[in-house]
Amino acid sequence: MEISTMAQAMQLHARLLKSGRPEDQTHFQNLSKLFTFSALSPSGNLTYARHILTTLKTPNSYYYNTMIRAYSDSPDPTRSITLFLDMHCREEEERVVPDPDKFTYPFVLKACAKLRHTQLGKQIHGLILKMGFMSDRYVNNALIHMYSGCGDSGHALKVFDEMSERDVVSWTSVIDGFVDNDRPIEAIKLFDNMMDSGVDPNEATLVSVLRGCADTGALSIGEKVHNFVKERKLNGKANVGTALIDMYAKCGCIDNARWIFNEMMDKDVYAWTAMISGLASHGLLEEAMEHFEKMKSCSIKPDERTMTAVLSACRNAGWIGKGLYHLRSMKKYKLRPTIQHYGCIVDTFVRAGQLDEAEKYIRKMPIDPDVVLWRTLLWGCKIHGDVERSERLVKDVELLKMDSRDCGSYILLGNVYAATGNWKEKAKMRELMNQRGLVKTPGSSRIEIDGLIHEFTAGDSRHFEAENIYAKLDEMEQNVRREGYDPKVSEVLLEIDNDEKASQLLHHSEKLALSFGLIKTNPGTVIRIVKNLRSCEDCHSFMKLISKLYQREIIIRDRIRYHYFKGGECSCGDRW
DNA sequence: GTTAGGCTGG
Repeated sequence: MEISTMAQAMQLHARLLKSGRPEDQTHFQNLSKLFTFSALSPSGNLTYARHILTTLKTPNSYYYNTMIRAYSDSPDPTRSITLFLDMHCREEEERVVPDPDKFTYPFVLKACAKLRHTQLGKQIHGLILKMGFMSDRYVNNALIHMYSGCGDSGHALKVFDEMSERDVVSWTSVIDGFVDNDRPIEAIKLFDNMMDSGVDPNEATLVSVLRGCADTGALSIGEKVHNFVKERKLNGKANVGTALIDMYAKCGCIDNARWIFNEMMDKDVYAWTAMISGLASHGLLEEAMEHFEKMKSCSIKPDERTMTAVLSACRNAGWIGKGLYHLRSMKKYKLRPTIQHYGCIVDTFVRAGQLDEAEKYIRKMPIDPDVVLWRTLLWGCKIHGDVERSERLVKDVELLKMDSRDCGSYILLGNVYAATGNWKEKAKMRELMNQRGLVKTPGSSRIEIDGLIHEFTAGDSRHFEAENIYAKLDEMEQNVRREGYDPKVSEVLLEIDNDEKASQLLHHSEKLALSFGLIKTNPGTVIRIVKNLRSCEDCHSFMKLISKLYQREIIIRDRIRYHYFKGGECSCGDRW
């Protein structure tokens, strides 16, 4: 009997129970079939599968493994771990519980990865060693995934290094882990090694390395991967297409992103979202919204990420009304707004200088605001010089206690004081940070030249050309001060990851090192601003600097995010 | 019978 619905499965189960012939071979086959359907099919029912499992007198490991697998893929993977512990400790009496085998471990490790349960993952690793499963490729790959998922790429790499035979999944898992753990350069390096060692990448590998390129702004490597994709005729794959759209958009090539998108046959919500958010980040806000409408007219339902992209387009355009409208519309799609969505709205208020509204909005939000959200408002205080509000916020909300490990709020509050010339208070903040032993994480930036990625950290002088770079930067700074520009530097790939980095970039001498990196002539100018250039003030100085350097105002205007310009007037009302 | 894999972020 074929099973395609849960109702059929339950009917069959009832018949089997009635027939009373459990010794029959077909009985076993049918039972296993309906169990597998209940546990693994998308229309299955986990509770029912669990029920079947409990009724079995002598369940074999297949049943347990399948159940653990189903739980590890479910929204609540803890159940997978509980069941594994049952197996491991044989807690159920009166029943023979099978021992875990080589199939069990990959599933339970996946659950650990999902839960980011490093401790348990390590213990299970120990068990695997003890039980002698370390020679199994699947188990090893699952260990790599577990460590990567728990944010421990170091251990993932260790497992990988010690494997006797690695396959494409091993390579991909470790590469993907590096990307997820914010180490995209190592991911790209590993991809190179992989190609050198003759392992053939598949679409999963290409997707991972493209994500790494997107994070680094490594355009020429991304292009190479794109060529490889074409060679292998993998263009048609939805996931590869989406990764390409995203990579091109994040590397500043919105035209290429558009092209890939238009060529895609079946555009799903992922592809649309990648396109919409790419357009939004390139300041093509009307076009982003048109795409959103088009997507809906193709009967594709937006997901949370789509809505984030839409709301950030509204924010970048300064459309408060539209933003609120789209936030409310989420209900229609059965989506519950998350803190990011509310954050976009708050940021829209902040950018428009409506700090009261922003604060009111935060206080009446249906979910608890977090540090980052409060900081958005605090940042607004800095731009608009609202010291009174910022001090009150820090006291009321206990901002400094909210993120004990992170020093972002201290720095921001320090900046608020600095912006109003209150150097005494700023120094106090610095002192407070020192007292509490908080270390400022330096901003960093990456630049890709001829396929080679250089990473710069503020104040760092370890680069092999550091001396030349700093000398050149000084020279450039002098030039800029004299309102000149340096035609020798023709390629800039700039990445500003967060507020702190943005302000660092503009307020310290290292700022130029971060933004201009190597001094090398290269055809074509690519200016990429990945994330926040938050305050108008920052924008202004940055714009001026870059325009003078490159005399390429148009590029800048196209790329800039978070500010909207009308006739030379910025959203905050400043002229520049 | 297993393992990796696309879009979001204040």
